[in-house]
Amino acid sequence: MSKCEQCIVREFSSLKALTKDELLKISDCKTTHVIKKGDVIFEEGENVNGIYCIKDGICKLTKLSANGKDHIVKLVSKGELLGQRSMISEEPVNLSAVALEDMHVCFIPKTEVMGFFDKNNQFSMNVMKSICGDLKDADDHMVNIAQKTVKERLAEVLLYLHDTFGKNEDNSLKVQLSRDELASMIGTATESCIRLLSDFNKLELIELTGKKIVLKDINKLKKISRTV
Amino acid sequence: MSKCEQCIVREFSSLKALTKDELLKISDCKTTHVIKKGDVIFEEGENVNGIYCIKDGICKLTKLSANGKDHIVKLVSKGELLGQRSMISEEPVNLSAVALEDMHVCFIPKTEVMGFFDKNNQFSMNVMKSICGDLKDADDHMVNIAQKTVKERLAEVLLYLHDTFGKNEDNSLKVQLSRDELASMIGTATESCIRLLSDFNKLELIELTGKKIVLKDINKLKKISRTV
DNA sequence: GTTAAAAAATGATATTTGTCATATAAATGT
DNA sequence: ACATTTATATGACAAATATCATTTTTTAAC
Repeated sequence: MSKCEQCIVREFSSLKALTKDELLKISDCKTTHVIKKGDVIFEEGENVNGIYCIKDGICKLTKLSANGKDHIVKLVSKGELLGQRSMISEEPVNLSAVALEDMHVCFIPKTEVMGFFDKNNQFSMNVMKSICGDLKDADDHMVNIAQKTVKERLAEVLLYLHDTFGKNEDNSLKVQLSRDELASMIGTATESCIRLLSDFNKLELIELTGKKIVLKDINKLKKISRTV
Repeated sequence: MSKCEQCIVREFSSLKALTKDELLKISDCKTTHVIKKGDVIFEEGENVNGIYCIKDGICKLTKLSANGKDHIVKLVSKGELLGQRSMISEEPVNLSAVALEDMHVCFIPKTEVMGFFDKNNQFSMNVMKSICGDLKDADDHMVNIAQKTVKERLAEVLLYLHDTFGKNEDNSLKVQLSRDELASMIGTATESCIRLLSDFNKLELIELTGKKIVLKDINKLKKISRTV
């Protein structure tokens, strides 16, 4: 069993506040999981009795909407924790988590984590800050969807993917989403998303090669997205 | 100076976890404010060095979007706290707060509140839970805006206002928003909002008398909103 | 490798929503 | 009480976006 104490990923999450002793306790009770691309980590409505720490890979958090379509609320990657909100609220998870690539995750049972809240104030503060960050992002996101056009949102999402997850050697975006997934991040119909990508391609703002997307004119994309 | 210990409103917020001693400390350092309808409590980007406890009245939390329009993110009323996220994140507030009616609020300085996080775990948990609730609401809201039509969203907001803030003796919604504000809750143009209200009126789902709105057919509104 | 299935792309069209112009009504200040 | 501003309402039209149909391309299965 791998030791949490030696896990670098921990440094990026709220867990960085834990002491050596606390980490040893986690090492003992955590379970490690290999998750294949497309696999479901948990599903909306489930009781997830603990949190997942992402060691490697990226997943999407989705929510089923009234019309039966999934909406991607957030992408989560290495170093981040899943299931914090649900654990604190003592409610089922409100989002589903699905792997976008092969992942390594560790599961830490609720009982263990809740103990840290009492004893380790820095840990509590870290968790609070991370949830506060999510809340701020959600507010921003909400206003974007409400007030920006689909084109603006597409440009913004492309820039977000670029800035957050980086690019491969061939300059293409590291996170490869299907058109359908891209559409469900933006909140639009798949066809509309495809059409706009084609437009961006023709305008030489991006370059499409199969599923690969290369951002060719970041400044113009920024202008379109009105991020600047 | 009014005493926090005797304030009923406290029972509805995270502050209910505070001890008598802690409440006495707050009573000493808090400031009370009367806020007129339309007054700004704080503005996006400001440093609010503490939290506001709403004793009476309702306010809107808005965020300026890229196109210069305000979007109403949330309505907040009696018993709720303002400025928690900002305080915990140690960042300026990301939303503006504007009174929708005359309000009474108390301001508790950050220095005081932060002390409670260390010493009173129940208080910390309450704050966390309340922020987690906000996050869940924000996710729901986001997906609604992304996937529902304006008509569905209008029906939903009307029902929300009805269920959350109740009605007057004449059955009209207690919270009176302008068409403009209603539109900015829904994320649509004012004219579109007005038009749909007229439609609902003609279909006898609601009754419009000046600014007053009476919900006449809640079941049909629920069907339209796809809340059921 | 061939076939079946899924994803992406595109056209045609319908629907929704926004914008601009203008009219009417209500609120406000003097 | 009047004028002035502001909010509400409505029509006409334009733009954005969704939907449906169809084709092409890619991926996966055998």
